[in-house]
Amino acid sequence: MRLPVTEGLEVKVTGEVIGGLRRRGKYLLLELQDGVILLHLGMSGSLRILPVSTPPGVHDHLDLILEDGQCLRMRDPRRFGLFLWTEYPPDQHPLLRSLGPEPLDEGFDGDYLFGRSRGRRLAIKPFIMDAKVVVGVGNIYASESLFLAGIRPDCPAGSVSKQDYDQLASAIRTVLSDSISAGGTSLRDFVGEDGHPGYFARQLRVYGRIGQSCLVCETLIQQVRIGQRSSFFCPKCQKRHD
DNA sequence: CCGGACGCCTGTCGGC
DNA sequence: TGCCGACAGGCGTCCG
Repeated sequence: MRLPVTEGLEVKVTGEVIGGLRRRGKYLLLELQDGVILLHLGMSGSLRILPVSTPPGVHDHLDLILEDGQCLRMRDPRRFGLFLWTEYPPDQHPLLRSLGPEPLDEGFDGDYLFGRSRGRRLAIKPFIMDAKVVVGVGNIYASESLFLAGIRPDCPAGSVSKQDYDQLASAIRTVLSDSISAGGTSLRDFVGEDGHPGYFARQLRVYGRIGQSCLVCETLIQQVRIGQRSSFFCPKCQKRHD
């Protein structure tokens, strides 16, 4: 995992009762009595409840042993995840403190994005992928949202109009809601808590579709690199703002 | 503060 | 068939 698991974690959590489970952005918070376990699944991590006796697989890193003979087991093949103990009040941890709003909550809208983007010359795609601006918009959903909103991924965030930000905020909410309904996006091996893959990959309109025709206008989908990340867009449906 | 680059890590895939 | 480099991704950190 990208940070070492907190030293002495065993001692801290032993005997503690799990009082709550929350999510903030892509972080999960297991609320215990004297502190919080803050964890992140990175891009390939998973959690399962298993009998403690189940032999661990190669990428199983940690078991949180429960009193009923089961355990919460964390697997994280690419070790981009995180598992740490904190006694900060929830939301006050440095990793959480400056996170932007939840996109599906009230208060995330075009006005908000418009306000945050004034004066920014950064391209709009990395802008909406910045967790300080809004959480939850990863590389796939950023491309999809910008397509739905009709905005090119490379235009400067500060040049996009209020009306387009209204469209974009709405598109982000739609894309995330639809993906949640479909069980997420399984490009390779992601499975939900029921063991089934997510089916949103079938609904992707631009991501990964380089050279294929746009579902709206049949123009060929293009791929560009923006901020070291692959970005996909339709050159006809998505407007530039320069 | 801002923006760009980089590193972390491993499985997979395309090219030779 | 085997090897190797490129790539994917979230996000913290570092540097100018």
